[in-house]
Amino acid sequence: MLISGPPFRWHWTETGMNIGQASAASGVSAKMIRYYESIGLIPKPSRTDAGYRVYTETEVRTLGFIRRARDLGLSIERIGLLVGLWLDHGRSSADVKRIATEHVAELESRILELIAMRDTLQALAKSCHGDQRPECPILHELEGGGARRAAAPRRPAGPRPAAPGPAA
Amino acid sequence: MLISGPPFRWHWTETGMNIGQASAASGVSAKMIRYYESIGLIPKPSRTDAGYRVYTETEVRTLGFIRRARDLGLSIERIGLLVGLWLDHGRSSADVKRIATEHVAELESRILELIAMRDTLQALAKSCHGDQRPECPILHELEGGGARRAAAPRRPAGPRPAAPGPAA
DNA sequence: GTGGGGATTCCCATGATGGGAAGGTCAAGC
DNA sequence: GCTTGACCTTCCCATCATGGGAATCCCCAC
Repeated sequence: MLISGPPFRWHWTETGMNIGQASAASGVSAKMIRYYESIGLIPKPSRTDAGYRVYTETEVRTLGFIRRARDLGLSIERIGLLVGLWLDHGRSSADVKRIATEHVAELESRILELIAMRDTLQALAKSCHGDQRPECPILHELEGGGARRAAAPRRPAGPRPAAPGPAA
Repeated sequence: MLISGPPFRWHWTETGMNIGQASAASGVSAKMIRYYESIGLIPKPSRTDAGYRVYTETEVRTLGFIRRARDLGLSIERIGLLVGLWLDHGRSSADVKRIATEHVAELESRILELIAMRDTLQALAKSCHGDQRPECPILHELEGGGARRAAAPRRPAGPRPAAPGPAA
């Protein structure tokens, strides 16, 4: 790859970047840019004669907006709503705030679930000798030995946490 | 094939439940039981002449073990290891503890990520008027206006939180 | 004109789960 | 006996956001 970079071709006015440059500039992978286009989150960009996608500064800004929203763990669906409001100068900040608040609530419940799990497991691990002997309160609990604790009521498809990213 | 043996080999010991009963008894959906079997997490149960799966009390106990582990957010992979240790009476509790501790660490980092997201978004929402006016610090931040905050380095496929469950 | 990097599309995989179709089985009621 | 409905079977599809990779084409610097 390497951005040996066009020495000067783009004087920042109507840049006209290809997908690789738009990706580097926005922090959204080319794969994801195409995906966002396919699901209608972003409009179809113009193309060169050869079929290469061409992105304007404006479109790259939108991609940056989307990336930051993803970094806050917002779902694609909500991001779509936010982008719509962002572009709508007649919007009400109340609508934006409501979306954010809903997400905060979901993050909160997700956090509580995870904390409950962590606390339960941490307590069990703490009481486990962790030596060569086979006796282990962790296994005993999983066997059904302990009282039911952690683990919320099985969350409904949960509030996507964020972007999975590289490793998989 | 059914127990070719004497007319009543199973008097109540060796219950012999079908998948629906095993599901009800263990709290694991029939769909998941079949899935666990397909990926080798549990062994293939015996079948009736008609092809119905037949589960013994022992197998149902294993399913319960798996469900509780899932409730603690453990991945199928780790659960497989735990089941193996559980059945291995020569195990070292250290191995069990290590698995639990690794999971606690993953839960912890996940929690920190979510908290960072929540805090950022909560602060932004708080500073948003939430009225009819269009000005909104949330959108301003997403536009790239604010300093980079929350959102960890894009988690690597994260430590599955728990079981999605019913609603979806 | 050639080579290498980048673009294109298309398909597949992930993790853990559910939904549903098409067809076979069992048990209870008439 | 026969019907009915609940249950089982397998198989495929969808989720959510993302990456991997193949096959093919394009662009630009040499």
